[in-house]
Amino acid sequence: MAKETIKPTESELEILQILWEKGEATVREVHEVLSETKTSGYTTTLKFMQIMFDKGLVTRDESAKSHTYKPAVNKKKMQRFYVDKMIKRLFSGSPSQLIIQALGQHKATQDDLNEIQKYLDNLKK
Amino acid sequence: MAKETIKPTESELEILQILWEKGEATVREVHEVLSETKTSGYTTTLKFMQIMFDKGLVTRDESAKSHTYKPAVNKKKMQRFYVDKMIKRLFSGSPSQLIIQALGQHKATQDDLNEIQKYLDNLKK
DNA sequence: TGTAAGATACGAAATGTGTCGTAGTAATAA
DNA sequence: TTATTACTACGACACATTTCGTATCTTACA
Repeated sequence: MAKETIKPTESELEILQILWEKGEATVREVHEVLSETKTSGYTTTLKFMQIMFDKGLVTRDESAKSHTYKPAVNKKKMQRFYVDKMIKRLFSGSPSQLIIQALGQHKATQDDLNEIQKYLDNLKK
Repeated sequence: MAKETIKPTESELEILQILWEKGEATVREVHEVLSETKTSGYTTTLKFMQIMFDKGLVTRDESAKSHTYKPAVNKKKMQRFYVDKMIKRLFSGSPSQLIIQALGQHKATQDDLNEIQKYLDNLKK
């Protein structure tokens, strides 16, 4: 039987986000970033990352005193997974609705709009 | 103290989706739909909907023997909430990235593309 | 060398989520 | 009127998630 779809929890996603951003990081570094928005302690962050290691969500280099963690799951793949789920659960299965909602909800820069336009032109033919 | 952001669980969202679709429904009807994709029993669905009632996610009409439930939260509001969260957690805060991802991930119909185009034109000026 | 600072490992409590069994109740049919 | 059926209510279990506290281990340096 093939491996299950790995479904990170909310907190795990938060940490993955940081790791994707930085490429790699120690627990301390991750905790530093989390501290900006959360109040939970250092050992909590540590525990999360240990669990993520057990689950195979991250890899780590144990050669130094403080371990260095890297993401082990593909960001694109996660994006696809959650975008799919969201479309199914909240947009009655219609991708366009999600797109229109996202367009309306945030102000994109001119550059952003142009890039989206380019993409759209491609799909149109 | 203002009211907390109501955050439905995965299963609750599934049920809300059905209620949004139908406008209102009995537990039996909701369970019927869920049965197409899940195997859990009737009382499980019942319990969920009772909890959702307690949480204020739905209202219900108890006048008849089987109660009739209606969604009590706004679909648009939920969409906004989750789209925001997803952009933050998975797209480094960039709405455009989400949009491009969604565009690439699904094949939209010509009509869909036109509608998106219209929206885009609006934003561009 | 031995002590303090800073890491990891791990157990365990508190809370959240999904699942059901069973008891009780109200309408229905024979 | 009694037996069956189709609900609701509710307690409780299993498991997942979040959160710490504490024990233990390194390493740098006074």
